[in-house]
Amino acid sequence: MPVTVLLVDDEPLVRAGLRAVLAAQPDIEVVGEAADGAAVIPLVRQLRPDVVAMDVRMPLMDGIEATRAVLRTVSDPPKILVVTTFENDEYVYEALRAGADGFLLKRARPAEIVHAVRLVAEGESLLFPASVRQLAAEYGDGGGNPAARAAMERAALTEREAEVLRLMARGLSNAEIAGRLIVGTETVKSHVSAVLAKLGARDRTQAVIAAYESGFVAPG
Amino acid sequence: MPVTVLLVDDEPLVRAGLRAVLAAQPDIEVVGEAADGAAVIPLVRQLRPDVVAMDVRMPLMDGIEATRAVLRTVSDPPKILVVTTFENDEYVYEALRAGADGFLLKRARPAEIVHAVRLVAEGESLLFPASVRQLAAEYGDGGGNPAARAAMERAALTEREAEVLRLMARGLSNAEIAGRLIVGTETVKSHVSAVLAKLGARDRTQAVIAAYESGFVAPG
DNA sequence: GATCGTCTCCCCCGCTCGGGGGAAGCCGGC
DNA sequence: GCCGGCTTCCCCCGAGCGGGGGAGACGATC
Repeated sequence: MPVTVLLVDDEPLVRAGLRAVLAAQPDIEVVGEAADGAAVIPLVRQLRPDVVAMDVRMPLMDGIEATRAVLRTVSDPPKILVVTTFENDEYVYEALRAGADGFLLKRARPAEIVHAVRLVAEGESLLFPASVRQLAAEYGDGGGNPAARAAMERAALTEREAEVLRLMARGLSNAEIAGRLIVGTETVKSHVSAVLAKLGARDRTQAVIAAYESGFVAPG
Repeated sequence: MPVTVLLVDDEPLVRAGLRAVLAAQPDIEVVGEAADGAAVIPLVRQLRPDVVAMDVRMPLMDGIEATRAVLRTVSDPPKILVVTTFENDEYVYEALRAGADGFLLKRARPAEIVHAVRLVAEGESLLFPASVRQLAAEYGDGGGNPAARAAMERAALTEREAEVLRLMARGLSNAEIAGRLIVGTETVKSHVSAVLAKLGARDRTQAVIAAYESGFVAPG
């Protein structure tokens, strides 16, 4: 059973490009296209794709709104892979918070795009920097980890959140962090949740990975 | 209320040195000494120290046996800080598995020793490489992270365990790892538990930290 | 043959974690 | 004044995690 994909982008050229790249894979099938986020909901209901490759910037309804709408109104929703042109697109960050499962740069190589679709289809998040870097590492240079650093900057952690992340990256539990900062564990939980949301991490482990990958904490 | 410490080492000179270093701290009090592991149990019961600084190599009963004995027979047991001369002492690894809370090199600087005692007294583990490195980083050079690398080598992970750790370091959950390796989640749990035990990590986050700190996985 | 280590899977159980809410006080900008 | 961001804390709750056991299968080694 192939992975079914719905393409959502206002530029026909981009849709054609994605279709060409994805349809070349035997295990991936492009089941539909849409030119705007407003058309997504009915198409998702009708086609029930595994993955929606969604542009962030679109005329009527942008990718953020569309992501939110899909996740809110569709039961057993598809995975949302947000597609963007810019590495530092703040809309992407919004989309991640809205519940998107991954993001992908339009200038990514075909192999990267295919890989990203497969990964999110398998239920793994491509949100957090580590996965992005993983892709880059697996498919040749990629040029260091600008994406990781960008994601960390885009996160814009508050002072307290950064402090909490540093302690997380030392292996402390919430209770230990609370003791160290002389606050309640509930407070720490709030900060940890904020950090996870901002970094697009699913759990503290992914957050710590992101911290290492971005250079937020130094390894050696 | 100061942290109370019981010193256990067969060499009087080492005991004297530890006593001198620790007693100089206003918040640390050395409440007793023992020359062998065999004498530890009754002393712990009598003195109820917060921390036991325990040599690994001792004539009658070594630090591993003594650690096991204390943790098994004493209720609300003290923290065990294993003291050793060699970085690659395989006895240390045994002691960690026996339940020790941290290990410390005899050639550590006074400040490191004091810090280690305070940390384990606070309930934080000094088992895993990251904490060791943290100490080294906080108190001047330390020369990279030989301890972390040593700990990783000492761990002697099996091929499967190493594979699991690599996936953990990519942020995968047990279920995801199971899917990736085509095995059951229970199997993954077994491997994860083995990795945690061997690395002296409390949870997967600490294991991933150890992986980064030791160079087991590359950050940038 | 017996033993050991590895890999696989199973049980039960308690706890931490993380999401979902909300709410208060503070400060600074509009 | 009002509003928004940051920090602090609270509730409930489900799920994943990790520890404690055990157990069978396989291959290598003794």
